[in-house]
Amino acid sequence: MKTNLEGITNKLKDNNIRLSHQRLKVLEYLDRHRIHPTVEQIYHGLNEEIPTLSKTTIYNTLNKLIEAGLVKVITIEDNEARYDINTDFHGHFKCRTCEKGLDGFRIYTRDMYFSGICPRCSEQEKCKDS
Amino acid sequence: MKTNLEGITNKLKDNNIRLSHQRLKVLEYLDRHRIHPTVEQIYHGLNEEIPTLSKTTIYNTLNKLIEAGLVKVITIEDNEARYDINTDFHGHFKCRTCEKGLDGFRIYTRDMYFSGICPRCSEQEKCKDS
DNA sequence: GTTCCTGCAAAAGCTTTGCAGAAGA
DNA sequence: TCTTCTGCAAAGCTTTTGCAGGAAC
Repeated sequence: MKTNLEGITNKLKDNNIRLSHQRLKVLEYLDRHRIHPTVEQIYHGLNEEIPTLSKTTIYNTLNKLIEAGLVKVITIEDNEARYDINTDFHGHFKCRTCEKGLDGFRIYTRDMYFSGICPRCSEQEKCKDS
Repeated sequence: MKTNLEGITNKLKDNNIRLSHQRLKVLEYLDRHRIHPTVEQIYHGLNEEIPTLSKTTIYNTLNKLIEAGLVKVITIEDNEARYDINTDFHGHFKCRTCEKGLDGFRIYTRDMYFSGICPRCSEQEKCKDS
């Protein structure tokens, strides 16, 4: 379950993303707080350590990481993006009452989301390649 | 697959939601366009028929319907809510290239979302009942 | 007649953009 | 040195709120 931060910094280099102090701290935060934090949560969580850190930088960093495939964005309900450093296949559970939770749920709604390439675009891609 | 609109209007009555012209048209739109439309899409789709319809009313209507459990909200990516009249369990597929699609996907990301009641809240509920 | 709904205008909240100075390579 | 990053201020979007007139029951 633990992500190798060293591995991540290597991936940054591979993607030509410069390793700044701010970016490392955002990554560390995501690694230590596996609760799909919002930008607001990251901002407040890092505020003590880096009082000058701006939300713009957090947004910039997260968007860079998403682009590189190192972070996933989740925006179920609340029109507020949540960020997840774990890009493996896993489920997301949310309690309707306390808004937290993990196991032993009484399930009311179930949603599955798949993203990929549809047959038509797949076909066009093939034509382009050959 | 076809939802009974008469059944829906009955459900509105059951939930003490008044049946206005605007609400019926929004419901009809959702029933006829099973593509998880955005507020923008509903707005433009109904603009010709009801030029005076405001987005506020669409938001009000959708929130009432969500509250009554007749419509589900989906907000994967794009920070823009999408609305679904089909509240049964079903998957959502999205093509990364053309943004459409259904079957024959090459899957890149998979996400499952469950909402319900966690054990602690479940326990507290039991105590309240007895 | 009472209650709830509509829709305009304005506000609120999340996210992006422009840009000048700073930092990384 | 050259490129990229940071962070402030402002703008852009979606969504919500306040409220007066109107419609539903």
